[in-house]
Amino acid sequence: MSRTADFQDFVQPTLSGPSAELVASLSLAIHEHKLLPGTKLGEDELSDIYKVSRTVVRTALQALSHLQLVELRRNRGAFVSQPTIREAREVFEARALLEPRTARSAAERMTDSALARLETHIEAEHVAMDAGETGRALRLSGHFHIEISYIADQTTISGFIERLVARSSLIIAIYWKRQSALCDKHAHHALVDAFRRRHGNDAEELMKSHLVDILTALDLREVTKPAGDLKDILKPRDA
Amino acid sequence: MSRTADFQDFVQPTLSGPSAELVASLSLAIHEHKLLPGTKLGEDELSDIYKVSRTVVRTALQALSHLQLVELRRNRGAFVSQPTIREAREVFEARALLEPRTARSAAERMTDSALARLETHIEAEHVAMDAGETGRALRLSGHFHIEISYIADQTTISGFIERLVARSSLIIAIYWKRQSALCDKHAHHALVDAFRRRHGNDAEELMKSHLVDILTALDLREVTKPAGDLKDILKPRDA
DNA sequence: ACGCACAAAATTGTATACAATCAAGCATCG
DNA sequence: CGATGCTTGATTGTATACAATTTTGTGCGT
Repeated sequence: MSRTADFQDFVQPTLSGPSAELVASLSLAIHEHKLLPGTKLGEDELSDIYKVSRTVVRTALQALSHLQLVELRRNRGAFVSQPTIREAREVFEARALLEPRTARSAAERMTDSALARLETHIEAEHVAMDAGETGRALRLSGHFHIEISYIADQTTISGFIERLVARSSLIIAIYWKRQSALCDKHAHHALVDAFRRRHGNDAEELMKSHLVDILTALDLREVTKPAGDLKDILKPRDA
Repeated sequence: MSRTADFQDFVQPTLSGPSAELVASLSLAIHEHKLLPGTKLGEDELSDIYKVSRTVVRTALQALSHLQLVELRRNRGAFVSQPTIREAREVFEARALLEPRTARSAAERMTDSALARLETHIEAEHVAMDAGETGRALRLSGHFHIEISYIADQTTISGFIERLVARSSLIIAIYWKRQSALCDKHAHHALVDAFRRRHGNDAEELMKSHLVDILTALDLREVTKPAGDLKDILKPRDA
């Protein structure tokens, strides 16, 4: 499989060394919905698994908390974040603000090699989907948006989009409607098509509606899904 | 002076405890241009100053690095970030994308109390300016934008704007044109006026041009200002 | 005098020990 | 029998000790 760049290649390299690996590994697991929102990430536990000291575990957890993938509760530990319905809406409002313009910009700056990369990426997405690896497919699907932002060549905005895509993954894990059609594969194809034609307007509009599609495939009305610690949810929440 | 909320009240509370104080204190110093870009932040040094262990210093520095206020170089230490010219442009492109819309949204949701808060804020800005506390004035000036985003009530976008404003402070420290007029005080006043009239369009347009004004007050052509390593400059003295 | 190599000091990275805090279980009391 | 309070265990927060790396200083050789 032609490796189309994995997640850890893109996370802002604020860290290096062992903790970076941990961040990458945990990010991957979260993005592929192996670690579900609410899951507790105990320090000793991770320390044992990865054979590193708690120091580097803590460093990694702090990094993940700054990426908002993990929530740190003082004296209580680290948990995979559980975005609220409100946060979910906000994330997609932010994406609606950033990504269509970014897609336009990408279309205008599109190169042949970048185009090829996007096509390879979609291909990998389909392969994963057909192989039943929905987690991997989902991660690649999100990463497609990030790839686009890289082509737009705005590092700062890319960083924001990375965070939003990451958070979207958590949101999808919690609020995705079962009955909703799986990630419409044609949406990304249509985008690539607009890119191929270097048509900024189309790309912008397609991205806009694509985001709306994702949003409407979410069920943002009820709380439901405890996922991990229902205990915390049933108890009166500490301020 | 009626306290109009200080910086540390808004930093995303991913941390608590002693390290949070350190983050707040260092953020403040950076925002007020007391710590200039390039300054080295030694761990032992901070450890001595704040009378805490290196552990909490490191936690704080990591937090600051995730906010992009500080740059961590492995085995080398922590330095106040020095955004490049390219990064400077990107930051203001991102702001141009986010803030005008946010200002519109704020205008539409404006309440009397929020309006009063903004006016108080501007007043504090003027007081600081008149007292010659340019650092403090600058920080308040940046924080004005953040306050607006809070009124728009989009936490996620507010978080982005916080980061952008913080980075802007570093950019201004490096690239501000001396001869350029000091932060035009009327710009913020005009914005508040649009808010008072609940005029979304005006607010959006005013914000857009305000950002352009700031950008054009920067000198993004030359490298110059090393700020930290005067050693390199003093060395070639002997002839 | 200049440059390279080696050695010493300073600084950061990691591991571990200890303190503080929280959660749960047990015992006692109402 | 149920509830409250304490005690115990587990987990996180902080401090410190040690290892690795970089930087600085010195000395030798050319």
